[in-house]
Amino acid sequence: MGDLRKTFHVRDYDLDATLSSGQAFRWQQLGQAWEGVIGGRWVRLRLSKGDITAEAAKPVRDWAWLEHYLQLHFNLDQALATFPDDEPMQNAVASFPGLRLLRQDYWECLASFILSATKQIVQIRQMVMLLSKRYGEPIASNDDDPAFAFPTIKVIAACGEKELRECKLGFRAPNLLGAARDILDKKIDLQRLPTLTSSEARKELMKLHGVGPKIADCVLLFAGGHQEVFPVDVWIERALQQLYFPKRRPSAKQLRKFADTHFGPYAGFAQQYLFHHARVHLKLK
DNA sequence: TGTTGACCTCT
DNA sequence: GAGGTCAAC
Repeated sequence: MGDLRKTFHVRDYDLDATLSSGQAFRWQQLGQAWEGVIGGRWVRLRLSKGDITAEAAKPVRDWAWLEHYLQLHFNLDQALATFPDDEPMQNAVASFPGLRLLRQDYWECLASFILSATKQIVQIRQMVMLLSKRYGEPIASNDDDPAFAFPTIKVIAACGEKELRECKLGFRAPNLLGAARDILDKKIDLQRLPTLTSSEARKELMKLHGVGPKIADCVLLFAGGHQEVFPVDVWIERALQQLYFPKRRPSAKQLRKFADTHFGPYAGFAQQYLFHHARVHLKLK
C-alpha cells in the first residue's frame, strides 16, 4: 500500500544549499530537516551520511515525483565537466559542491518569480506562504498544522487585486493576477511549453503580463529543465562584473552576451553555482 | 536602441 | 534599497 518513508542513496547532493539557494521558495529548515510541499504533497527531507530520507504524511506507492523534483538521477559530474576552466567558476563549485537544480512545477515557479521583483528571498518565501495559506488547498502533514498546496491558476485568477495586495504583494499583485488571467484566457498554453525549444518557450512566457526575460529564463531553467539558459539578474550582474571584469564596466548587453557564450551547454547550472557562491561568500556592490 | 523612473511595502 | 517589468523619453 506504500510507505511513509523512503531512503535514497545520493552522491554529491548538498540538500541545504539546494533548498536554500533561491530557486524554490517553499522550504523551511527545522533542525536537521527540511519541510516543504511539492505539488499536493507535504514532505520532510533529511540528508545524512550520503542518504536522503523522505518522510510523507500519507503512504506513498511511487516516489517518482520526488526523484524528479530533486533530480536524483541527474549526472552532476557530466555537467560540471562542461564548465569553463577558470578561477571564478572553480571557486564557485568548490564552495558548494553538490548544489543541484530542482525541477519545479511551471505555474508555481512562474508565479514565485513574478513575485520576486525587487524582493529578497526571505520576503518571497513570506509572500508564497501567505498566498498558499490563504488560497491553497489544505493537505495532510506530520506537523500540528496542516500544510497548503500552492494555489491554482484558476483560484488566483478569480481573486481581486486588493485581496492579493493583502498578502504583501504590493505592485506585484496586478502582475500575478494578469499572468493567471492570461493563461486562463489561453494567451499561452503552459502544457505545451515542454514540447518547445527554449527560445520558443521564452517567447511564449514573455507574452504573459509582468513576465520579462529574467522571469522567463528562471522558469525555463527551474521548471523546464533548459539547463543552457542563464538568467541574468542584478546579483549575477554584480558577480560577473566583479569576478570576470574587475577592471572595466561592461554594459548590460555585453554581460548578457558573455553569459550566453562563456558557460557552455550547462550555463544555467553554472549560473546557480555563481549565484549561490556570490550571495553567501562575496561582498558585492 | 539604450536609459530612466514609477510601481508597493518592508528591513 | 530590494533577485523586475513596462512605458516613456
